[in-house]
Amino acid sequence: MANVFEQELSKNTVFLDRNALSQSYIPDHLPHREAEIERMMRCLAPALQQKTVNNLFLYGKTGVGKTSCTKHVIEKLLETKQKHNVPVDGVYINCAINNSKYQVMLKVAEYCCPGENLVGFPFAALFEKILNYASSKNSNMVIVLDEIDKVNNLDDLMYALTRANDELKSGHVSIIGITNNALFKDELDPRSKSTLCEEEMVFPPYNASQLQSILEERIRIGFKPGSVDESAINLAAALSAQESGDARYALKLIVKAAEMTDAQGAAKILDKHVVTARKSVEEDIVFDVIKTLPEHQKIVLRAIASLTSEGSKVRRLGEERGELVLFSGEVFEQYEKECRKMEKSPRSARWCREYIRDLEMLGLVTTTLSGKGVRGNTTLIKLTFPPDKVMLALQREN
DNA sequence: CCTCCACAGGAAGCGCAGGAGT
DNA sequence: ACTCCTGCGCTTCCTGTGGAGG
Repeated sequence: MANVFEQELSKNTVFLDRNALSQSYIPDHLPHREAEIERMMRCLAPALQQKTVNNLFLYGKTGVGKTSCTKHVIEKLLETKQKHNVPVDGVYINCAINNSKYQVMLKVAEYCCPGENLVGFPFAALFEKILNYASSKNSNMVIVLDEIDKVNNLDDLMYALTRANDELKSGHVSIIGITNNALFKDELDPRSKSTLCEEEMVFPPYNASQLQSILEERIRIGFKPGSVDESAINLAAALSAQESGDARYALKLIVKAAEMTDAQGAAKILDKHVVTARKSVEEDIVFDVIKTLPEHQKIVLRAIASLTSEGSKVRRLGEERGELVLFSGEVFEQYEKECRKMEKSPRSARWCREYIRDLEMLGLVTTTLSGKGVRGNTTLIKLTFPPDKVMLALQREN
């Protein structure tokens, strides 16, 4: 029975199931992560026999399947629980949203006592609820802490959870910690570190051909048949592989490209759509970065952008290409002017240099040391993006 | 060659906010 | 509730550096 609404809706679009293309969607099959999934399942398997499960620490860049794999494994664990009636539990918690030890405990307690309103309960009471649940059901509880680096006082939380295990005569609590912050592990308290990192896994980035098959799989469910050109997929995969092997980025590219295809009334997503999509995705990222910049860094960036577009005061350097390059001194002068215009007191020149360095770290400008042809020892600054776009992003705020 | 320029970037210190200790 | 401490953002001061210009 055909749904007329859907037919009508899908008339002028390449999309079939947008949901399948969203980043929260978890496919049944996760290509190129079979080994990781198997290893995770092996880690958790002792739980099925009432044995202690080692805590697991997952690390890898964004969009390499850490969360998807974990959710998948937890799902399988709960399926097995249903099927064979074994006392295991899996709780997934996103610590970016629940970023305190209290909120994490609240989530776990809510899982243990469904239907009860526990908000406002003291920490000790939540702790008690969890202990009661685990010991009465003799359950092996697996708690997933996604983006674990966002938890404020993680050491306290880890301490509480280890204490839980000491107090439990039956049942057990174990943790899967997930992060994309490479430095996170070193920042941990040594005790928390040894607790959390009993078992470690690194998720490597996807390469181009892996990304390609991931995309193909999603495209099959997300788009109408034949609406994505083969070489467009290859291009999106290749670009994302360059970008750091991020599958989310690849998906975003394809979705953006699809939107452009729709907007043009075209029937097929082609290379050119991916190319423009990439620009737009990149611009989105730059816009976000600029929007969240501290005030004075914004003003410095504004100074650089206005000098670049003005061109009048800009000296032309670089023999072969004649690129527009700014001197750190004139950037500071312009920055002071901008500050006065906005009636803000300018920071010192020393600090302005730090700001410029920060902007470089964010990839908004590039700097080189002055060599031949320049008097003295100066930093030459070049804006990475077109000045009008930067100005637009700066204007968004306020 | 020396001097000067136009900065780079380290070190010390200052005021403030927020957390720990009592 | 109080002080004390610490970290952070920032200024001020200072020494270092490499090429231009005389």
